[in-house]
Amino acid sequence: MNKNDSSKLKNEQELLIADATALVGEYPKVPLTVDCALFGFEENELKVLLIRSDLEIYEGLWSLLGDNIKDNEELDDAANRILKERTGMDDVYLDQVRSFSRPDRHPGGRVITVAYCSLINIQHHQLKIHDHELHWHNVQSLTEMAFDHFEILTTCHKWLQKRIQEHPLGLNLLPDKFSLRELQNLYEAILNVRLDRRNFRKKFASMDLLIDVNEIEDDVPHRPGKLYKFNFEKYEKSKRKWVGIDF
Amino acid sequence: MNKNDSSKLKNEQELLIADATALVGEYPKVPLTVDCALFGFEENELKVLLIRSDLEIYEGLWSLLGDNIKDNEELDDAANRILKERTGMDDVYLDQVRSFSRPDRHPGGRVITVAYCSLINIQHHQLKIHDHELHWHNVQSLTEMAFDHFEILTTCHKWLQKRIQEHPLGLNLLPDKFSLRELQNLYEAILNVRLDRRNFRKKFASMDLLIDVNEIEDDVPHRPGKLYKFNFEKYEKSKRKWVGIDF
DNA sequence: GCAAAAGTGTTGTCCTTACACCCATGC
DNA sequence: GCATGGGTGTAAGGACAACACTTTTGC
Repeated sequence: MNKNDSSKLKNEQELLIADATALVGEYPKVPLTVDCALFGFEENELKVLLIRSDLEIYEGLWSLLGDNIKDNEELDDAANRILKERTGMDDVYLDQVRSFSRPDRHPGGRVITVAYCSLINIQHHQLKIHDHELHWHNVQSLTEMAFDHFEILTTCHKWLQKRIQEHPLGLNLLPDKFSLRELQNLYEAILNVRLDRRNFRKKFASMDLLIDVNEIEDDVPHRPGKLYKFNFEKYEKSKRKWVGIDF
Repeated sequence: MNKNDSSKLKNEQELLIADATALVGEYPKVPLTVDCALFGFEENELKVLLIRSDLEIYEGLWSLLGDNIKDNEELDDAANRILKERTGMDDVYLDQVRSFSRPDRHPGGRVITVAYCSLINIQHHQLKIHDHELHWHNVQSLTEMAFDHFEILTTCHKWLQKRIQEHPLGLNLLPDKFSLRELQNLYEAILNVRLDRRNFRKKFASMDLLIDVNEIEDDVPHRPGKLYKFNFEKYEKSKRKWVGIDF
């Protein structure tokens, strides 16, 4: 290919991109935000990180943490940014749940939001900004929130309930070392059920994904439990590939 | 409350909405589209409805069906509209999968898209517009597509594989009356596995969700199979509420 | 009568569930 | 020594995987 051919091709490519750019320029645009349900676990309760709504119309109501998405920012990056700004943490588990688009979901006009869910170890970080009464709120005790945030939170909670039965996500909410009791409390809090202690322990024992760190609990007013950490490596290697029908 | 109080309250409310509207007016806006992976089942193969990309830069490549979202249109409604425009069907199964936001996913600049997945009975409708070579394409034989549509399709396919193991979605792809062989072919096509015939039939028999319609296949060059329809009512009543840990 | 697919049962293994008692520690 | 939760085993039932032969139909 000679130089002329090559620059001709380059020109054609540029023209095609210009066409595409013109096309996109005509697309209608909408305000897009990201809202994060940041879950934590403390005092045997499932918590979510909330602020007071900054809209006067929702005075007194709680709101998830959210923000506009910035120019050329991926949705995942926006969610991570929000999380980092509020908790100082990155590299935590974060996943997109779904979008919410009811035209009247924001009193100021149409705003579409993409909900994210994240699992955070409350002990591992300090809340960065104490504005807007940022705090960990008990999930069970919420009934009303600003915008459609209660619906979003409910969706995220259900999503989490399903996920922790399929993946060991719960470990993101616990300290590095934890007792089987803590692990079971976590599952019971998220799933809102009571589980049989022996069967729960047997189940985890049979998976062989917990490593006994040869330490025991401290400062408990009863027989201390053994501490374990999770064998992430082994889990990664042995993720179950399930084929079956179950409904 | 007298009339003054009432109109005062109304004014205050309007002021708060005006505040919120002003706030939203400052939000950055992005072009937002919906892309649909419309799945069908024909000749024992999983198919997806595609068109040739209308962007010259992707000349020759296939594209999912998509469109801009309109003013005050919900995402679900946009997806249903696209489906209706192309297939003439509504009231079909449709679900949001997730959003795709890579800044370079559209050559014309930033466009965020929300992917939807739908399951369509190919026999029950006529394709509406034969522009852009609209056609049912074998899913397995695709490797490259316009935009990030191959990634979107792959995500939707995986999503479908998971869903049909948890819900009887596959029935949306089959005729009202179907044989167990057809049902098994469908599962094998979607999951891309071979299943044991006896165990498959036993599994469905034990669920007791199929109604024997006392008819048999027609026009087959071998012993005809019995036809069944699905007991949606019973399924709705008895959806399994699963609590367990499986990873 | 042959080709092609329908239809059907058993067995072993594994997983799940239900259930009760002793043990270690702090106070 | 008592209160509190830690730790453990077993038996029954149910689900799943592997496996082969007979039946019905069209041609």
